[in-house]
Amino acid sequence: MSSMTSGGDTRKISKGRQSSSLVEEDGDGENVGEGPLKKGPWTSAEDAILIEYVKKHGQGNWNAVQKYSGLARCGKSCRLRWANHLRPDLKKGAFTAEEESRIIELHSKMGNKWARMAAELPGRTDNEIKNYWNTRIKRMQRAGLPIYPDEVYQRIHNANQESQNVGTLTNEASQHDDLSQTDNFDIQDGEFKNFKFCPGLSHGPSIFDMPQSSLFEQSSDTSHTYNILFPTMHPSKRRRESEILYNSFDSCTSNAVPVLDPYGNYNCERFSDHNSHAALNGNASSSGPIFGSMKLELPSLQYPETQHGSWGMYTPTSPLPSLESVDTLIQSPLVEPILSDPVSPQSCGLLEAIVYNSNTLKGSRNDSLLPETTDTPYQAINNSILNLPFKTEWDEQEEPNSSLGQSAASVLTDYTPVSISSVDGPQSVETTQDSSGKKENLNQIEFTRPDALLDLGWFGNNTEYGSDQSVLKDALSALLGEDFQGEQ
DNA sequence: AAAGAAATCAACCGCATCTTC
DNA sequence: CGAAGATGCGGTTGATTTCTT
Repeated sequence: MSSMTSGGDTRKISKGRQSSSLVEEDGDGENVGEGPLKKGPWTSAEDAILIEYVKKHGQGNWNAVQKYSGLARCGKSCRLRWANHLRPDLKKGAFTAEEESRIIELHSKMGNKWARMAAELPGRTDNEIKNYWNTRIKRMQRAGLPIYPDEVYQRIHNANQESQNVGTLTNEASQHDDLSQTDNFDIQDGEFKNFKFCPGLSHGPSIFDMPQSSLFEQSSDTSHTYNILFPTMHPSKRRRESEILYNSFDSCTSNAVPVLDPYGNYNCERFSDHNSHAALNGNASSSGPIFGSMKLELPSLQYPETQHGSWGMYTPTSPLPSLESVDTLIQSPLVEPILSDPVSPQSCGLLEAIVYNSNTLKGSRNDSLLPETTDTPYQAINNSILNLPFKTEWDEQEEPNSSLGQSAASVLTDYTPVSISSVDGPQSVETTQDSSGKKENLNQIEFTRPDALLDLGWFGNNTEYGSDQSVLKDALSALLGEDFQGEQ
């Protein structure tokens, strides 16, 4: 994959980040002894010192390296260097095809859990895997190819169906840790045997190769419905590939569907008001406005941390999120990660529904945007593919009370689809009332756990999907009051 | 051949968690 | 039990190489 080598004497000495605050030596880099810690690329001499230290003292206690060896490196740097380059059990060189397919498999199950993935790939480091993945998705994105092979989607779908068959959702199930959850979708190693990673070669037709009618037909096949496709980006303007990737997942697992613009860019036509719904439409169009950056972060079930501290305006002291904006509400912390409920189909698409309804109510007077009747999200997707307006099922539900008797807050926490991960900094969760603020806010929603989206029971037999849409309606009613009721 | 873009990779940073005292 | 230190993790950055025009 790369002609560059890592570690050892073949390493490019001049490479690496420079530090203005700490000592950066040149040449031999024999920076040993007391004093400021060195940063930047490691030299062979430093490597030798570190190796010698590990031979003597073993791994660990990295902060003692400087003390015992005189190496002017911080413990973290020593650990990283050892783990990523000096460990004797490291594999060098490019990933093999088997490793690549394994990474894809693991990522489909774990998301960006690089360290855990590295544990499954002997001799490989989390950094390697991370770099590989980032490179890969960028490449796939550019090629307009799906990030995962069909097999992955199929396995997840199958596993999901199996889990649904096993039994009903229990609270215990929802409290499983992430590993047990991901096990629900465990993809047998052997099932990947047919998958060959072919850089630059799609495993299937690109969305750009297919007419919309084909998409429609494909959508009728549950095994392909969620074949997430990357947008083809205009080469001159690209957002981070991960943003696009996960926005794509977002869109494709919601009622929104990727539709190409005349430039072959990827948009979600459900939200024809792109400016207001950019966050949800997987807006990777280079021809359209690119709103504030959307950071990639995994909103996985694995990440309870996404529930804390990053949700900005919503505070636990408030029984309900602010009524000022549904946008705020959308960013409220989840009571539990969505994938803690791996078989909960009713979770699907509610976020999009909320956002959609919110935006419809708050700003849009364009009736053409109102959806037509759709019996299932499945059909919604089909309709969207055909660029037809549709109406979500909950729009028709008239039940005054949630069947679960939940408050709006609980509804919106329990039913928010896919944990929406934290955003960067407090500014990211600011919610403004003007349209631009709303737009930016939406853009800050992050979806980085494709399997989470894939596992929401969106695979055809999602019969429960519409049954609890009244819950959403209740929640919106509670939050928006008459405005919402008036728009019914 | 030159320039710019893209790819690659090592390393840093901040934060979370674990461990020790 | 809390503080401090150690460790681990994931995201990001920036230098260099490679590719493309």
